[in-house]
Amino acid sequence: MSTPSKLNRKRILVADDEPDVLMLLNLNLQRAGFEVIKAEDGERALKLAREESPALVVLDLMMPGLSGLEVAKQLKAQPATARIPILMLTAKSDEVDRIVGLELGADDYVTKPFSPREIVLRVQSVLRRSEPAEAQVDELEVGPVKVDRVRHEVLVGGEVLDFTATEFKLLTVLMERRGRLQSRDVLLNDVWGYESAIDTRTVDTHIRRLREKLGAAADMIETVRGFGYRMVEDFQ
Amino acid sequence: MSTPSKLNRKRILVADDEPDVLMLLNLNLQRAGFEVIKAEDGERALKLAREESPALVVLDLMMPGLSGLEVAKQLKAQPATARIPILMLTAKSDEVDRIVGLELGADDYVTKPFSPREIVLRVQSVLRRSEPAEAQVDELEVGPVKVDRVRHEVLVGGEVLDFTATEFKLLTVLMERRGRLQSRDVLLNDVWGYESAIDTRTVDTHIRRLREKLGAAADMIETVRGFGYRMVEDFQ
DNA sequence: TTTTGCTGTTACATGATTGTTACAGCTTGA
DNA sequence: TCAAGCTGTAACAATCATGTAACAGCAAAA
Repeated sequence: MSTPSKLNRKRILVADDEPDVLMLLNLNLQRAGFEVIKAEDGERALKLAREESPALVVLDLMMPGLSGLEVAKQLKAQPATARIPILMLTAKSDEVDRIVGLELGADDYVTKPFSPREIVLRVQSVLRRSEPAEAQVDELEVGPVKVDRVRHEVLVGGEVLDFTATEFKLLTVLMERRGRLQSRDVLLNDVWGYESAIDTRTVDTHIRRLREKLGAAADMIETVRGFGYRMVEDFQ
Repeated sequence: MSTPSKLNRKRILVADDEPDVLMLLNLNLQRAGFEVIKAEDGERALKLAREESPALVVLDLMMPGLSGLEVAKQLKAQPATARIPILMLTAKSDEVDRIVGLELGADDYVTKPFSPREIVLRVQSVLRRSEPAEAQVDELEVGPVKVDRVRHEVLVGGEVLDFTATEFKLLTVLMERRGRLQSRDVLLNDVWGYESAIDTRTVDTHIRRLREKLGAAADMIETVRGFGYRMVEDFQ
């Protein structure tokens, strides 16, 4: 995948009893921009999954003690960890045939031997898929501003305007929630992504840039002093 | 981010006699933002398909009573349901030839064991494919570029140009969806195929090669920084 | 076999984007 | 009115995404 961005610094829990594999995955996932937590057995994997709430778990099916199968079952059984995607490592494709796909909620699996690159791509792929489903309404309109999500285009007073990625997301979120106050924290969470260790003042800067581009319609974004920002419900 | 509202979520009908499979598909399709209707046997699947007009049907080939094959035939036989895409689940890959090639128009198939991720990707892919009426059109034209799918030929400014397989497919997908943003992920799925473990940067490379061949018309393909690419609606 | 062309990967350069910081100006409440 | 705390503004450095080119592995063709 493309260069790791700070925004995607997600935590991955890797559980495998073979130190070599653990090291290999650790190295490659880190290089891909992930934060990696390692577990040498099933028990520890379960514990860490609860405590560290990783974005994804890579589980070796064959482990002494608690097998990957068991771990997966228990993860899925508990509400706190049920939604964490699982990528299962299996030795032979036939040994798992239905197990992996069916009996438990592994989201994907990779059979050994695997290339580190493949694992990284799989992890990224599963993560992309489990991100919150988007695309509700295709068109958003407030006053002179119209956002077309399918074309990925913003019209202001009939003219197409260029917005950067962050500006576009911020504008979209505000318009989706027009009339409702959005705190800086909420915006950071929903525009920049959870985990973003970003200064709340940064939101101000981007609001400013938005207003600048909106020109005459800048007042659509109201400042609610001490709390955050709000897109007006109607404009003019 | 907010969950998609029920109104514009797409409805998927899943028919399988194994409760485990039903649960698994339900969970994963819901997580991907679909509304899911479940059927435990063929009869019920037929009934629900007529009543609920789902956007797509996932059918297990092997079911007691009405088999998936039968259900598919009946769906295709009735005008009200004939246009609903069908994704078939099959146990062995050798059953596949029969299904897809000969007996009926299943739009795609997945062999067990499958990973939930694969199913979700397949469903999304089939839905995208069956959306625009244009997908069936033999000739596509944007600006100076004309694609003849039957002859498998591309004319740029009246001249026949050679495109490789990947280039041709990429160009076609972009032209079918002109005006609409296509993320690298979507392009990978729809041009390269669902299970491609390919770097997203590869898309960039092929876009570049396309542009190179398009010459003066290179600007037809717009880069939407941070999101993907888009074929313009009109050119000059 | 050798050759050719296609494909995916990688490294690098570059310009755009982004987050931070400092400071000015404004709002609020005493 | 003033002081304190927010917010707007501008500039800047770091980071990131993309275009570009070169390359190696492969498969098809010769």
